[in-house]
Amino acid sequence: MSAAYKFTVKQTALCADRFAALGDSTRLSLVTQLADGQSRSISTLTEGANLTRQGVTKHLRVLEEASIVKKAKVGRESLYEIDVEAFEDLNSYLNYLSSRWDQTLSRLKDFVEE
Amino acid sequence: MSAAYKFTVKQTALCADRFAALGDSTRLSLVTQLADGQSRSISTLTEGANLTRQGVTKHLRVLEEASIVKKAKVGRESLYEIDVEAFEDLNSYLNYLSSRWDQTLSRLKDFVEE
DNA sequence: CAAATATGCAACTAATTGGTTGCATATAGG
DNA sequence: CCTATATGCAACCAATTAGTTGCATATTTG
Repeated sequence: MSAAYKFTVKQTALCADRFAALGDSTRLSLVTQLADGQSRSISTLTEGANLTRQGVTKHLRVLEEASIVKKAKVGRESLYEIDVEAFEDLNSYLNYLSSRWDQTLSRLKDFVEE
Repeated sequence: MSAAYKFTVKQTALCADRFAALGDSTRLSLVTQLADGQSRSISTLTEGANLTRQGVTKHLRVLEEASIVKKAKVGRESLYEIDVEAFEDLNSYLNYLSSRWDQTLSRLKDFVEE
């Protein structure tokens, strides 16, 4: 079953930032590319997208600030890769939300069955 | 285990819209309120928030267009409640992403162990 | 070292977003 | 019917965002 503890205001805000970071189709496809676990340079990630390198760079920074990806400078390249923890957080937030109405629904069901 | 099929571009865009809808702390707290499964009027939802009724109305519309909540007009009230399906979709998208690097990690692990 | 590659920084623009206010409309209740 | 309540519609504004271009810097590589 899913986590049933209450989320703090701060945690909620952090989750909102992460949702917002994923809430752009360019960024979501960047994340989807990186989701194979490998790291890629900005140039490589730019090839797949239909916008300039600077545009990709900006999106990557948004993802980095939301701790969804992390950057490692290697030589002249900036390699980006997924930060796994973020997804676990988002998952548990969604589970938290769904667990709440699941409880309500089962209470309603119990009530009807009495 | 989680879904391993590939998401289409259209599904990805829909998920991005939903993530974006959750990516605002005002909206996320509206959703969190509604997550107890009960429906609430705009006025009721406005009480908890620190912005005008019109502001809340706008946020609710964003959530409605992302199919995260649904509206039912009852008398003079507009009652909003959670649309459960959206969360299942988001969950499966996150699981899809995490399953991809899990596969990579286990491949790496196998490689190291050889 | 010189040329090519990879990136960073800054300024600028257009579009979107979050929020407001004012006014109109619809329903409930005495 | 009249008043209070609940909402809708529209215009407007400030801030943010997505994107660009131009130029500077750092790192390979021949």
